[in-house]
Order: sequence, then structure tokens, then C-alpha cells
Amino acid sequence: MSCSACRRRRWRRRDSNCNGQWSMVSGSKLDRRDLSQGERVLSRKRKRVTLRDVARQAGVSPTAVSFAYNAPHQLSQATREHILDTAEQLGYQPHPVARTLATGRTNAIGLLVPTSLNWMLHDPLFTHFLGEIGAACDREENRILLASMYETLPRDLRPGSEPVAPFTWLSSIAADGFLMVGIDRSHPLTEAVQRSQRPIVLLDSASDLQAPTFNIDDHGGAYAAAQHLLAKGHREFAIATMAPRLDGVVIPSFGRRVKGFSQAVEEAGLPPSAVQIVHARGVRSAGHESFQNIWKLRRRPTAVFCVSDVRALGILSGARREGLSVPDDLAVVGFGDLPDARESSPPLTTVHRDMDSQPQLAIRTLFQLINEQISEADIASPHLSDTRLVVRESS
Amino acid sequence: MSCSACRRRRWRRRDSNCNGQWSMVSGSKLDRRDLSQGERVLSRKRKRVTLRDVARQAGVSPTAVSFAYNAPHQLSQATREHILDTAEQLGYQPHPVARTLATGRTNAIGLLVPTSLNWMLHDPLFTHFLGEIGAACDREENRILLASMYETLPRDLRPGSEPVAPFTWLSSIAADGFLMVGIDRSHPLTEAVQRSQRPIVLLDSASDLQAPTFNIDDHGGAYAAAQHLLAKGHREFAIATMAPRLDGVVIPSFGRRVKGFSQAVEEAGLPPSAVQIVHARGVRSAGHESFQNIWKLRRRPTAVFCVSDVRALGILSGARREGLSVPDDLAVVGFGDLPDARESSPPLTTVHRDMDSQPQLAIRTLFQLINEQISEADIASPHLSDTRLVVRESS
DNA sequence: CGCGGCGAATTAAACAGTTTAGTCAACGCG
DNA sequence: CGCGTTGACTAAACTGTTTAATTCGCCGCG
Repeated sequence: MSCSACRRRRWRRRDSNCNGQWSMVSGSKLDRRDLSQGERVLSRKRKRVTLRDVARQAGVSPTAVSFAYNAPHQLSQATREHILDTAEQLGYQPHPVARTLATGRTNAIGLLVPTSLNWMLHDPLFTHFLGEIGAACDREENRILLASMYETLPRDLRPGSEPVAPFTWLSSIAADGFLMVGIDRSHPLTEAVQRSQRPIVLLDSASDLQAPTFNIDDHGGAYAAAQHLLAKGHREFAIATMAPRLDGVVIPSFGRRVKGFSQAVEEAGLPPSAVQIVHARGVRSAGHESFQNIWKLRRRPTAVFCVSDVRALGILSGARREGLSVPDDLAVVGFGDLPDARESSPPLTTVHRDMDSQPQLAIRTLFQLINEQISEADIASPHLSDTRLVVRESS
Repeated sequence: MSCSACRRRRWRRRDSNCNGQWSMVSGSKLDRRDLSQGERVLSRKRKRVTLRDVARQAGVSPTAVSFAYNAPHQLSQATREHILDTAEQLGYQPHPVARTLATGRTNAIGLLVPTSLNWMLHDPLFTHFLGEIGAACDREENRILLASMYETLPRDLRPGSEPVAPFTWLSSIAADGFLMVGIDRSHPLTEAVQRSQRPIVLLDSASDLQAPTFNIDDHGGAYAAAQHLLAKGHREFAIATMAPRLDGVVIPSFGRRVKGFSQAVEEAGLPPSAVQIVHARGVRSAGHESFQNIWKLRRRPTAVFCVSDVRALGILSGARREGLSVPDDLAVVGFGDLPDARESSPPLTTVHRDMDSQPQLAIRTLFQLINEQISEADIASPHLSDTRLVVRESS
């Protein structure tokens, strides 16, 4: 069958024509280890094999080569096989970027975080989100492009190095849409991303931004935590939270939790001084840091509310080390209900939040927006998910 | 000063010329919320503002616009400002992909994992690596492109869905280089990635691949663990590891650990039956699963060696729930020395491995390769990092 | 016998930037 | 006055694909 094809086409002739050219590109089909030192240096300069090279070599048009991969039915069986063989021989690899430019799809979603990647990736809640997002990307055959918006913060918020212009920064993120986690409207990049014309979805972020937003009831959860502690008779509190601007970054959900807790205490008729706020900068280390800071307070609180479970767990182990009894000397309440919260000693009282369906919903929405299955107008936003207090033995 | 520039150039004339064109693109400078429903539908179709649009509007060549951003010193101050103003007005956003195509740089590194993203992202060791890699990317102003090689597994290894051709898969990953974690040479994609002509670095992977490899002494660590347990008098062992092919994926370091442990037992003169191997498929859940499987064994082992700490910690909590005493009823040894291993009850005996400098070294090497600061030939590979047994109270 | 339609392949035009090799005028200098 | 240099800017080539439009021969049908 390939014979009839051969007769029709001018492969043979081309093949011999191309023998001269062949040597130019022959290196590319060699295995790396076959290259001597000299050849390897040469290979630096060697241009990559392009679709055009394959076309020339196979004696067909570039379009035909493209069809061989993307629209096989457009080509006769024989031609198609011949092209694929040639491509294999030359060691042709399609250029991902060129392909993206032509199709307009990157098959990647941009996961944007306000802090440094390092900071965020040490937060177990975030890595849990990452797992859910990963599962969705597995299904959609997409990748996650993890990018930190940190570099774009202006000098006064992040001293030390020159900020990257939001403009420039954004022009280096090749993604079909953005999922932004923990974003505040004060961030200089927020607006730029919104102007990028690509779909955006927000998770655990500010609630007043012009994009589909998926949040939880931070305020209510914290409020309930305060009520619980008040009912237990506590009158002196500490709140352990992130430094108000961790290197210029504000995480809105933490702010809402602080507000919710303070409000409940205030409504109980206690003075504002009944709530002392302690800050910590790290993530994993935040618990220890917070514990130290609480320890140093002149007026010792009898209960501490943490804006995240990592902090609470850290305080628990700090207290253990110090010989303090929880909850008798210090009651501890967390926020998030990580799996570890159940296993700690004592098991942690914490505000349970949905960790699974909320990020799942967000990422699914993003994919729907990218695939134009829904429009932004169809989405009720902000989408709030309930929180509830889970009382265990640390309070 | 801008006057002299105005006199020399023909901005005014062009400006009025372009008023007709202007309306074509004017929508792009509008805020989303200003668009009525009808206009929003229209905006779908609206083409994005390109560098050429800016050039036309500003009355300069496309080159000049490019220079305004990338080579400011090539332009006079006045021209540059005029271009930037115009761009701002039109809401121009440079196209990341086009830019990448022209420059050849994506500013992203591909982090390739053999399993599903979901699986890998639930492994605390991996997310720790991710943090280190994130820190390096923070410094280099790069992004992480997280991609799973899972989809490319052939049908017989991963039943259920059609495999993506390695070829096709690779042509959708836009990265300047690859960091591969936990890769075995049996994976069909390994070869394809190696042929991609982009720098590659391997971490915790097979040791016989043609690329700079950063591993730890898995064999030695496991060997030491066995010796320790033998010295304590144990004679019946279990090894808890991953299903030999988790959905077709082999993780080489686990294999080396199983081998190292078995070898030590064998050299002590015990029969092969003294080591029973139990498998588990999950990550977080692997510990529980493993414990159940050990529990079911006809000949109960007195000690269990786990290829990872997550497994060991899971077994610990499984044993606690079952009322078993560790180490008296069952001695448990892990591998990895996660931070949690110190805090568990009882604290976990485990093989300490370097979690920080090894991934740091790998990622730094990758960036050096990408920036052509070193060549592959300069790298001693495989690079092995020591492991050592840390005896705590679980054995 | 002419014409519509189809299969197979081609041509040319996007896609949206960067970069090289200039052009052109002004300027200083011998 | 001619020559070389410099500064400011441009034209054209280049990056490697996809895709809409088109050609060309062939077949069946009225």
C-alpha cells in the first residue's frame, strides 16, 4: 500500500536530494552518551528540528506534518506513516510554545499566591488545596503553574529589592486562567491580573473583588470560638495571627477571623483590652513563635485563639515543653480542623472548615470558565461555605 | 523636552489618523464591571491589543514599542514615555507566549512526577521538596510548572483510559528545564524527556539514567535499620512499602530500601521468609492500610520497617488505636525523619535523610544548566547523600 | 459530457512578539 | 569639505505552529 503512495509522490527523489541536508541534523537522533566532547559542544549550537525540517525531509508541506499529528484523517494512511517515520528519524519534538501561540491554549492554570512560594508551600492547608487542584488538573490533563506575586510588591512594603512591574510579571505567566489564593485587594497585582482578560477565580480571598470568589464563613467560625471560650468562663484572651503585613502581604481570611473573635468578646461586654493580639512571621514555626510571645505578655491570657491550626498545634507543643497543662493553664482553639488536629495531645478544639469541596468548586469553576461552558455572570459570588466549632480537649 | 520630540515626529498627525481605529480597541481599557451584558458578549470576540496596535497608535514602529520595555536606552526619553503612555491607555498586555517564542525562555521549570499530582501532593516529603524548589524559584524569579507524567502510562500499566503519547504530552509542557522526582527508567516518558534537548536533573530517582542525579543512600540507611532491629533481637520482620507498581508507577528509592533491609536480614543468616512485605496504595492512608495488612499476617512480625515516615506514623496511630504497645508488641522504624517523627508518641526511630540540601543542590544545578553556567559534563553523578539511623523510642 | 462533490494535499495568513542589520540625520574633527 | 561616529529609530527577518482558504485530480450522477 505504501508503494502506490510512493509512485504518486516524489519521496524517493526528495530523499536523495536531502542526503546532503541530513548530515546537518543527524546529530539529533543520536543518544546523548554517543556524543564525544567536541560534538556535544557543537550540539549547543545545533538548532532544534522543526516541523519544517520534517516536511522538507519527507517531501511534503508543513501543513501535512501538522495534520499527521493533529488531524490524521486529513491525510492518507501512507503519507501519514511516512511523515511520522521521518519525524521519528529526525528526532522531531513539537515546540510547546509555538503550538500554544497558534492554538491559544497553554493547558496550564496559574496558581497565584501573594507570599513567597516558600512560605505558602510550608502551609499544610495550602498544600492540601494543592492536592485538590492537582486532582482536577489530573482529570483535565492540565498543569499547575505555581507563581508567586511576591516580587511585584513595591519597595515600601517589601524592602530590600526592586519590585517587578506587575505588567512585566504578568507577561511571563503563560496560563489559560488564574486561581488566586489568599489575595487581598490591596495587592498591586490584583488589578493587573483582572485586566489580563483571562478567567480568574479567587479562593480564601477578599470578598469585594470583581471575580468569582469562594470563601468560608471566617467571621462566624471565629465568633463561635469566642462564644465557646466565654461560656467556659474565660475573660482574658490572646489571638495568635500572622504579622499584620507579612512582608507587605495581607491575608484577608486571617483578618476576618480576628474581627469575628474580637467582636464576640466585645459584645459580651468585655473591654477591648481583654483581647491581646500576638503576631508571628513563620508558618511551621509560627506556633512556637506565638507561644513565646504569649508567654511574654504582662497580663497572661487564659485562652488563645489561633487563626490557623498550624499555629495552634505549635502552641500545644510549646506548652507541653514548658510543662503547662492544656486546657487548665491555657485553653487553645485553632481554625481549620486539619487531620492532625484530631491526633494531637490533647486533641485540638478548632473551627472546622471545609477543606475539600470549596477548592474543588473553585477549580471546577475555573475550568468551566476557561472552556467557556459558563460565563462569569452565571456565578453567584462570593460563595460562602459554613464553618462550625468542633470542641475537643484543648479547651 | 517632549515638545522637541513632538516637532520631530508625526504623533499629532497619526493620533488624528487613528481616531477611527481607536474605537475598535477602546473597549479593552474599560473595567469589566462597566460592560453591560451585550458588550460583554462582544468582548469575547474582541481581539487583544497587540504591540502593533500600540505602535500604530503611538506613531512608531513595533520595534520601538518592544524597545520601550526591553531596551529603554535605545530610545529617547520622550519617545519612550509616549509609548508607555499609549500602551497604558490601550490597556496593552504583552503576550507571554509570543514573548517566550521569540526569546526562547519560559522562566518556568517543569517539575515532573511519575504519579498523579494528587498522590504526590499528599506526600509530606514531596511538599517539603516543593518548598525548597519554591524558594529557589523565588530567588530566580521563575515559576514551577507542576506536571504529572501519569497520563502517558500505557494501557496495561494504567487500565481505564487511553494513554497520552509521550510525544504529545511533552509538547504541551513549556519549561526551560526539568526536575524529575522519583523517576524510574521503566517509565515510558523518561526517554522522551531526555530527548527533549532541555536540561534535566533527577532527584530521588533511578541511578542509571543519563542525567545529573541526586540521590541518597537508601540502601545503606535501610541496611542500618535492619542491623539495629537484629541487634535488638528481632527475627520476624515486615516491610511496609508501596504497591510494587502503584497504577504502573515504580518509585526506585522505595525499591532500594526494600533491598537494603532484606539484604541485611539475609546476611544475618535468616531465611527469606523472615521478611514479609506488605503493600499499600495510598499516601496519607498508607499507614493505616499497612497496619491492617500486617495485622492480617499469619506469622506476626515483631518489627516493621517502613519505606517512608508517613507509613510509619500511620502504623503508630493504628497500633495505638488497637491497644498495641510500641515498641514492646511491635517495633516500628521509618525512613526520612520528618519533623513529625520527633513529635509522635512514641517518638519514631527512623533513618535520617537530608531533606534540604539535596533538593537545593538539585534545583541549583538545574538553574545553572539552564543558564549555561555549567555543562552536564561538569557534574559528578549520581550524587549520593548520606543517611543515618536515628534511634528513638519506637524500636 | 459537464458538473458537483469529495479526498488529499497545498498555500498563505495568522499567532504576537524579539532581534539583527540597517537607514538617516546630526555632529565633531582634521 | 569629506569622513567617521553616534543617537534614534525602522524594516525585515525570525521564533514554530495552526488553520482557513484553495487547488487539483478523480469519481459518480444527471
